Amino acid sequence: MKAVEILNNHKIKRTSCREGIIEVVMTAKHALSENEIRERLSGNYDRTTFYRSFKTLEECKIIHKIVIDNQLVKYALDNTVTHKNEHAHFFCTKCNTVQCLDNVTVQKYKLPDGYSDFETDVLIKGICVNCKNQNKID
Amino acid sequence: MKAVEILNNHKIKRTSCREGIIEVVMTAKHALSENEIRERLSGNYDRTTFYRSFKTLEECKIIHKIVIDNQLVKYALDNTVTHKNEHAHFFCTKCNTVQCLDNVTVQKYKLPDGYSDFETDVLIKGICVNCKNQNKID
DNA sequence: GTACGTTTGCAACGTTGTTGCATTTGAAAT
DNA sequence: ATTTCAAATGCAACAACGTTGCAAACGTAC
Ligand SMILES: [Mn+2]
Ligand SMILES: [Mn+2]
Ligand SMILES: [Zn+2]
Ligand SMILES: [Zn+2]
Repeated sequence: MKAVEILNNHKIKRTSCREGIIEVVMTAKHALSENEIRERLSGNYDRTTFYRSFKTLEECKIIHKIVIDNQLVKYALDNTVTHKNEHAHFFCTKCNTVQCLDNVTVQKYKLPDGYSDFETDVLIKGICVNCKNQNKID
Repeated sequence: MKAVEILNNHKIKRTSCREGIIEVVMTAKHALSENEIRERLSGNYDRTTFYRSFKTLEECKIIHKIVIDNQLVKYALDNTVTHKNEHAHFFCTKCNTVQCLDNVTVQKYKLPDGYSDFETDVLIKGICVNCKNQNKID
């Protein structure tokens, strides 16, 4: 699936910024921050444009946002094929990467009487397999 | 349990700012933001002092921080009696309140091979019982 | 009451994110 | 290909949140 097709499918304008963001996020192994995406992009865009593009892409559910603590924000593709479930996210506190755990489905929590929910965010903090293996080498 | 006692138990200095924060958070029904705490406080403190106090109280596990999306931060008491489990948090998108769901224990999620974790944050977004009942009246 | 280490207030700064407005761009119609 | 117009962009200005260094004030132990 090409970035342009994705934009067409969602009936939103093809712009180089949107196209670039999708391409970068599509090929990334991890979720990426604004700056990480910018670095990987060919064009140069104003921060405003970036934020507005993220917002649009998020509203179309082309990408989704993952927030870690209060200052770190990362974006990942919201492919309906791989991300069909509500999935948990993993944050490695060693290498600071964020991953979608597509196979870790979020359970439905039983709420107190009268409470209703429409979304459950699960963020697991720990050490990823790469960082674990790196330790062995040291 | 008095605020001063809590500070003594943790062997950190009793200051009016720390004492005030603890008292406010102790008597609150919901988790409170920096500004909500400031409003309920008698003294007036610099933002820097506030942030440093929160940090200290958090490190001592007297309070804990709950982050909603990326800009909303709230604080709640970290009483080992009521908060003994890793518990989920609830964010009402109507009244913007955050509550510790002390009875909603967070399960241990099964991670991919080689991954280890030390913390799981669960934030459930929905409508609280107050807001639900308010709708009925309208 | 003194002494000393800790905490505070202030100023300055950095980052993140938003808004209004003029200009540019994309895509559809001609 | 050219025209057209809504939508997207860049820029400037702004607000909120959070951090750092340093001098002054405070809390506690002697
Ligand atoms: Mn994800
Ligand atoms: Mn809590
Ligand atoms: Zn890692
Ligand atoms: Zn509510």
